[in-house]
Amino acid sequence: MHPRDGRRAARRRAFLGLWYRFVISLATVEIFVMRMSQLVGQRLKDAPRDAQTASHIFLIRGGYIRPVSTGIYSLLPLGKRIITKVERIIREEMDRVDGQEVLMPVVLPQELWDESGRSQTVGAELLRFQDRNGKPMLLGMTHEEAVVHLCRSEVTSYKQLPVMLYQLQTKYRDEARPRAGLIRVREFTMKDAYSFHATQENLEAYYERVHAAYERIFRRLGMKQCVSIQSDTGMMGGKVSHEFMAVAECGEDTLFLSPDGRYKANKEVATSGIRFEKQPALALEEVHTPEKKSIDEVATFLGVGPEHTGKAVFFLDADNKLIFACIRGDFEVNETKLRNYLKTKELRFADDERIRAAGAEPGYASVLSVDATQCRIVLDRSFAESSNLVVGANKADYHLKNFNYGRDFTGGEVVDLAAVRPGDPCPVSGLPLEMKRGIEIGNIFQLGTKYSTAMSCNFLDQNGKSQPMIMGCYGIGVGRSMAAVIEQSHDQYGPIWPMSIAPYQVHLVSLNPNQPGVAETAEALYSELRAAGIEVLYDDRGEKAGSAFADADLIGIPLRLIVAAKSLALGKVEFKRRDGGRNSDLLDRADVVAKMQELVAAALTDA
RNA sequence: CGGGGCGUAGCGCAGUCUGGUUAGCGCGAUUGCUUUGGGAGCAAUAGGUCGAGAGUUCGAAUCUCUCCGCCCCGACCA
Repeated sequence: MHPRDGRRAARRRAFLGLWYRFVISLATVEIFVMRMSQLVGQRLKDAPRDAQTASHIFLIRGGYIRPVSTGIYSLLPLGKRIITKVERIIREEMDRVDGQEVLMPVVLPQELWDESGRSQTVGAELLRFQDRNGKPMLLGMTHEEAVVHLCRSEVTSYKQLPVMLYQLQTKYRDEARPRAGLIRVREFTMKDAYSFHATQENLEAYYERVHAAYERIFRRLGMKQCVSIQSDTGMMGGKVSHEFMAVAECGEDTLFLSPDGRYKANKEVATSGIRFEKQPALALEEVHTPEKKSIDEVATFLGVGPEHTGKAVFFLDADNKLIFACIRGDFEVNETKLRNYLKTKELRFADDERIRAAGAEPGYASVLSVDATQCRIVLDRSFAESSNLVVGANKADYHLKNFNYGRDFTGGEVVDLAAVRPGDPCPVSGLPLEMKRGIEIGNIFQLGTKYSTAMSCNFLDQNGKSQPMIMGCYGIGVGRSMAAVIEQSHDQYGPIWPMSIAPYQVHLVSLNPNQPGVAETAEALYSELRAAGIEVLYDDRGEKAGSAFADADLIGIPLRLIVAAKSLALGKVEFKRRDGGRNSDLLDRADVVAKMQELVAAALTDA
């Protein structure tokens, strides 16, 4: 090689090194290095008996978190490092959509929640207490009131709008049933963001920007399958909302997805595109059906499919009013849809006395001859648009054949009440809907003026007129996101962290460090990697290979270097990827640092 | 809030039914020696108010009562 080429190559290597170091520094947290002999947080061979899901098991076994009380956890150093990286990504993306970070208190005076009315509407999930003077206080489970309190005095003119404030802050919800480690907890860190707008159009445009920011966040976190779906707005109020769901078996929500991705909805609001066809109506006929109460019993007894029957379901709403819901026998009533339609907070099954009081016979109930003044009748489309159904006769042991809505009964309200079933046609694509489970890791709401009106959060418009600000709110569960990544990215040995949030970038193992050259080489690599800006976890303990590898698998760092006498004799260092099974390569000792820089930078370029 | 289950060392468990020395075992921890490529061997050591309280009894981890905590299913849930 000509000396000039050698100098060029050297300059090129120097430039690349600087470049890698720059890229790596973009995603590097303050603490670069750690010796495993000093690391706090034991790895456990056995998971606690109560841990059942992958994320719960590995977060405990790997020494990332420790339980303190039901649904309340401490983060150990490894867990904290991951969380810090997750938060960093979230901050960057919030800043990119013009968010301004703030920090509001965890402890809030109840009077603020009295203003919004939520101290009345939210139940036991809100933890309330008194301070030493007996003043009612509460622990924030979300911060609409606090942010409105802030914004209504700081922002007063249309010239200041729109504005988005966000925070990463502890939330407390006195959950009835925490479960699955960090998936459902009482105390947790949430990124919550609130935007304020002068017009609905402005909110809607901004909402789309946040939606895109969320997609970037979850992609950068290494979430493999995360979908945004239409959702029920629940107690938050507002009209449009989306939930971001990490698809995972252990998820608490049920999702219906079109295979082509054009339709995604929570089971609570999902609709199907199923069509019903009217047949020529046959004559109504009473049949004796002794002791046949359930749909299955009646259908079997009469030799018809459940889709030729009508089902009657009775509920009592929050005002104790009787609701008579009718649906075709092969469907189930989706209580969330019914509750939303009725605009009631609560639905429970009605008892037989109430049903009889309305003139219906439990097990043989029908809309025919029922006392419509005693109940509200709601009919699913499947019931109203099908023909010749078997329905109850409102007397024990009798049913009616050939019921036809429109001919035999015309009252009631026809709406969509049906719970979607897997395989039902998609309302958009017509393809069979797939049912999946999902973990809700984020949500976004177009809130409107619910809080700004209630709490007088107004601005002066161009005409000097006072208007309530139009709000959006946007949440992400930080710890839950970390857990969801494990659910989607692990093997039988432990988590497989994406580079973007891995606790360290390179796991350096010194195997049999008492053999000649091993400890020296490992120590040298340790400081060289640090100098190259790489986050290294250095296993300097001299454990047996089996223990060292098992721990490394539980810690899940993407890149692993193994310094051992065998390979060192060849001038090599062994290199293994966490996601590469047990395969490994040998690198020339001299190339190791550059190679690690290159791989870390490549993994972070997209993140 | 309803149903079920469990509380014995940091983790996993035995012992409880049928009360009886000093409450055991594995992992983990400490020390020494031997080992060293997928959770090693030998030896020694430390670590427990048997969830708490009351009761029965000569004697309680074990029986009785009360309470507490934890887990699972359901209800509930931005």
